[in-house]
Amino acid sequence: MKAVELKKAYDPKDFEDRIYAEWKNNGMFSPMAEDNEDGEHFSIVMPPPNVTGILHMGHALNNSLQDILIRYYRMKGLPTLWVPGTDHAGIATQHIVEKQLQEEGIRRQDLGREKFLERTWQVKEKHHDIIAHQLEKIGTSCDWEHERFTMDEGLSKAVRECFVTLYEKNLIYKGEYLVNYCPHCGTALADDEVDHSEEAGKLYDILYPFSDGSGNITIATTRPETMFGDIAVAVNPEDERYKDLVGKWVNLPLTGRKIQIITDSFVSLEFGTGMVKITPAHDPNDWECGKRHNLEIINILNSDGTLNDNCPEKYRNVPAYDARAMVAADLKEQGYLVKEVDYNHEVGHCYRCNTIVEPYLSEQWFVSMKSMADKALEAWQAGDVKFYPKKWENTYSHWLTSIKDWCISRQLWWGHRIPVWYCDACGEMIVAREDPSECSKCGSKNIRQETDVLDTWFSSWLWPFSTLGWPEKTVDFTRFFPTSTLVTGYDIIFFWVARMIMASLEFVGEVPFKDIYITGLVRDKTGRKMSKSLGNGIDPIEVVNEYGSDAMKFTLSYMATQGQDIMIDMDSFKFGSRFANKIWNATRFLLMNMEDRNLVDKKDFKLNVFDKWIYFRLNEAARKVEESMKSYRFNDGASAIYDFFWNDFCDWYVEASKPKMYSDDETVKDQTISILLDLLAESMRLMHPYISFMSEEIYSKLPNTEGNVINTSYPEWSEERNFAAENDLVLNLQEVIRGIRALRGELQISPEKRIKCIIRVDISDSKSDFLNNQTDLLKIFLNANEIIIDIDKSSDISGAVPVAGSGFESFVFVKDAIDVEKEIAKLENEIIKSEKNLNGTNKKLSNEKFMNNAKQEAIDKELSKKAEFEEVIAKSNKHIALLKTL
RNA sequence: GAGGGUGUAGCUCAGUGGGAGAGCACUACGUUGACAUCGUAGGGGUCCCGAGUUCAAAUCUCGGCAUCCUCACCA
Repeated sequence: MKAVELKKAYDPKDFEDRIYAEWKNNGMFSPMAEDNEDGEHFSIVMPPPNVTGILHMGHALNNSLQDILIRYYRMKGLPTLWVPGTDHAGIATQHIVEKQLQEEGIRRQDLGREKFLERTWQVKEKHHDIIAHQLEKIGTSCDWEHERFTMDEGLSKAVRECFVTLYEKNLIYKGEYLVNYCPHCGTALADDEVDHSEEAGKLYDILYPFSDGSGNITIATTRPETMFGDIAVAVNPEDERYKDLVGKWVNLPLTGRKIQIITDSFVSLEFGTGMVKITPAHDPNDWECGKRHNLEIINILNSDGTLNDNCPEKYRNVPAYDARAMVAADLKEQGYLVKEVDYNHEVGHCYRCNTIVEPYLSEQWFVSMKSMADKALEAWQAGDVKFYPKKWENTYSHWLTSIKDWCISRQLWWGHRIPVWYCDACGEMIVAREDPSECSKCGSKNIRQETDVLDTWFSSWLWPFSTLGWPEKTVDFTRFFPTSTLVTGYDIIFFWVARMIMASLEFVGEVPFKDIYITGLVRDKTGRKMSKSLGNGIDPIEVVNEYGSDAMKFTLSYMATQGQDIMIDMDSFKFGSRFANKIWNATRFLLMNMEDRNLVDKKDFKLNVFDKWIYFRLNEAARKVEESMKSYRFNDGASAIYDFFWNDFCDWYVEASKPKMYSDDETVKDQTISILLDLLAESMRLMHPYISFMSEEIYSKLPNTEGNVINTSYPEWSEERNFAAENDLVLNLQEVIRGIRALRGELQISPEKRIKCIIRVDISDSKSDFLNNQTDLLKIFLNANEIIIDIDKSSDISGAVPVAGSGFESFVFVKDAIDVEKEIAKLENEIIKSEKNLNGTNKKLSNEKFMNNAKQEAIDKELSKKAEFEEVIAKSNKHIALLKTL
């Protein structure tokens, strides 16, 4: 073989893009063919990012984890499908386009709906390319052939099927309700699209004079401007203070309109004055109260959040917030404002633009959720869906238990237009799967479509099956639905996860995925959420540019412990990068030593103890990765790979192989490099899900591999490699070496100083035989010039410094550099520690209850501990005596 | 107001009913034929506090304290 030269330093830029293109262009992300369409499969639908958004670390995290799962199961040989895609993000995308228009000095209304949508599609295409490119940069091995967009033809058909079906089932209705309305976005929002946060405001006490001139009452409010919509004043029926006032009329200041005092039990006796102004059109509680008492409703807002013609002229067209100050000032001037105190209260904000949300009375479309929520709860109770970690099931069940109807109409243009038509001739409302050309009742052509569009989530809740072709019974749908696992963040458990389960049960009759892995949140080093407004985010693309996609994925997965948020900064990714560099260099070392070697056939490998040990460790690592995939403990898999490759393979096995690599015996050299390359190739397979690009790059350079690592088989635990006995032998050897190394370190013996060691073993057994055969290796690891394995304890140890171990003692000859006092103190310390331990152990062993109740295993363990502690104490005492003779 | 998470080394965090762990940082030594993005060794912890269960608790239970989050909100 010829040596292969690798660049001295790992540089992911050299190969990541190239390899991604190779994979993609060769269809390696597509599901493999199979005969049996109903066979076992593994599929994931990617949570669709906002098409006009930019990937943030949260996306990088959840796509990294999905990628690990997909690559693992792909290598396991399952037909594997990862569906990528984006959603149309109604509000956000419309914003972007409107902002562009604004810069050009036009409004969308000037353009008209059709032209506006054309333009929005162009914007969508441009942004789509950005986000798709970002997904490629971070290495996602999703099947681009299956990419979907929520407004694709097929998905739009699914949305319409869903809407019409729910309407037919009487689960969709239209009505005038008080909804959350964002004046900035100009649209209604669902309840969960409103974020509540504390806002500094004022609590105003205002006098409302009795109409008969007999005095005043005082009401308290935080929003005085809404008084133009007041229709009553309510007190608690139990409130003795106001019993006599019920039924009396008061005049509204500033307008003089008369309203009556009524009773309603929702009024708190303690808060404020115990008197509440009732404004049904502008407060949810008042709305409910108004319904109970059949009160008139006065809407005082325009759709842009300014006061309307129901208000006195001077306030008209003034934004509500500004009107508040005006009203307060006017009330004060006219003597109606008796008190004004600072008051912090929770105010709803639009989750897209953070504008204060107004309760706003309007005609909207709703989905009746109760029946679907019940089914979704039942499915969870039956164990059809499982959350990892389990704690999120509380969030899920709590939300479903207290669910409210879902407002799905949005006053936007970008989105799925509601498939409802109104006939201007006869007033008929037509809800149809196909666009009608005439009224189904009177035949008039004079029909017009509903102008509102649907909430974006109304399309994404169909994502797991609409992307696979539903409502058509496609091959993809039959093969890959239900999907296997959903990986997402906890912030969208209600928005999306619960709704997908509901939709799937409703339309397909089964859950859309079995396992739901909820990732932690990516935070900065101080624990704050990464957000645009704080400016503390890290751009995943910058991470990739600086450290590479492999380093990013490995770092994130190593930190992805279940239920924990991940705190990182840019430097955190050095961790993965260092590991990648280590792998790179180990490979580089092996490849440069291939020169003139002949590859030995694997079945002719003659394995020694060390070889068996490393195969055992590899075997265990494969088992750990398998367990971690099954339990979604990604960090366990990452640690297993890290520990195996660095601590076992590089630090011990490669080091132990060096003497053989430089041997004079060509056969030994061939055999040694062959096994090393075999281990290296298998390591690449082992780590491919976590370290994808480099493992592919290295795999392709190895002389003992064919094809790509991405679609080769994954290492599996096998009984044949379960060399537990050999593992024990090597662990023992490591202990011997570590003991002597520690002594070297403590005695400050310079690394180049070669030493003589005598190693006494207590009994003659396989361990001593093994040690006896490893003197060359011990010399290397210890930089010793003489190693004596002293089985019959006949060697002269005078003048040597002793090291105690379990089952052995080592004696190191270093006359020059010993601080006897220090050594003795160290041993005395050791004795104290061991005596303390021995004490504890003896206490347990002499405790009848322990002996009677403890598992035999625990008792045996205590017994062996006792022996070990006694041995250490005895040896240490002996060694102290020995040191004193020096 | 309701619910939940977290509290282990200086930092970021694993872990576990039975002898306290990793990475980073730190200290010492080292450029020995891949890797200084490295190697070898070392220091460093009442496992938040208190009680209970148990033969045994850092681990399980309860109660505090601290911190973070989610949901619901009273004008």
